Amino acid sequence: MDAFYASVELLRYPQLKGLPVVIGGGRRREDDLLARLRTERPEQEWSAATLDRIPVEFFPRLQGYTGRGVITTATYAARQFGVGSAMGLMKAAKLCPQAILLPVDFEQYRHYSRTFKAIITDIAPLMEDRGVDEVYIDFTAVPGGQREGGRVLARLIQKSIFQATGLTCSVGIAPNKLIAKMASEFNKPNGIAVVMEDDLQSKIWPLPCRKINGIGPKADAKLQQHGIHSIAQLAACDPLWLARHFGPRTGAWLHAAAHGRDERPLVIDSEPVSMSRETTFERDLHAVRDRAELGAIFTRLCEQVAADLQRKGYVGKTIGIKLRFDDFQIVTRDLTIEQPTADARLIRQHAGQCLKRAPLQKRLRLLGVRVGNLQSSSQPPEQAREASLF
DNA sequence: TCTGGGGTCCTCGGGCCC
DNA sequence: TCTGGGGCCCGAGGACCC
Repeated sequence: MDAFYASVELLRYPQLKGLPVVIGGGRRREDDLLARLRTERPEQEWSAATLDRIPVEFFPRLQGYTGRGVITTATYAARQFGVGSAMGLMKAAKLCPQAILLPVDFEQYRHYSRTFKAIITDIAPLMEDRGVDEVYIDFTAVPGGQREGGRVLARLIQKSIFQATGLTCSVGIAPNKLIAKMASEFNKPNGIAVVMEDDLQSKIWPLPCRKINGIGPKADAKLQQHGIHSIAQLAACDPLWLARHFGPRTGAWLHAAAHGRDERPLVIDSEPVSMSRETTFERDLHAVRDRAELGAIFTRLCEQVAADLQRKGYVGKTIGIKLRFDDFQIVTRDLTIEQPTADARLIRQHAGQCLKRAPLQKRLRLLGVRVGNLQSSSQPPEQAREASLF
């Protein structure tokens, strides 16, 4: 398989290119920015088409930010100051007060995400959806896909996406998904990078292990403890030693990944496994003293999950809860029921039973409700099997 | 000092059955 | 009857990803 990895950069204000920008905080709408512009700068017409005319000084700064939000993503200029994804905004405000703070607008992202994926499947139909801003593409059978090692196709995709959305797109091209994803990092943003099998030693091995998709902070720290910092060092490790320290599966995977081996096929249509809703409270709540408030939030979460399931046509058999306490300890409880459901009252009832099994001495910071073991509500697998038997 | 929300997958232990 | 092991499911927790 020849794999493409493409990801779009969601920052779509050309005037902010090269500036430190973080996206994060509460769930405000980007429309709020337009609303403010219309009030404060009424002399001009403001719409999604005129975003590039918003003066840089109009954007809010991170300085003086207070609250619980975290950074969803940050520009490279902002990362120079040490800020990055998942960092608390208050900490980021200390590191880089001059950074521009843009609201997270998931509705906007979903809109751009759909447009970007539609453009790609028009050009290359074999696409794996990897989230809001990422896809893998198998371009082996795309006419002209092999020209200049895939660069011609990559440029066509970038141009089409930019024309339709104004977004830039980074592309990595390689023999498999693992390397294609790493390649896409080489020339961000809006770059194209090709990594062939022969390039492994020169382009991949010098990178730190953390660059491998799947090695997170924990595995990286463990590798570092053993003096393994680069992918080259990981590749040189004895597979048996890796299996002993990381378990047989992870050990074998680490060894294969360091050698650029990845047999995973493209997953074109995948079904969801679970759906959940969770929320972090404005202030930590106590199970007894804030019982009424917690109960209302709990019910709302159940209703939201039920609505999500119904809208997307799923029912689920495993109902679960998630609690995060004030000390950040996470506890989950779940239970599997006989008949799959998408009914808010049933979900509330069974989630309530889970809650009774959880320790509730400490104050709560977050509450979540999850429904897993999903199946399509239109045609449950059990019925389908019966139908085929008779 | 602070650490979101929505997911997936893996591991491990316990219970149950053969 | 006892014991061990394997397979499977479930529940809990953890790592990781975007």
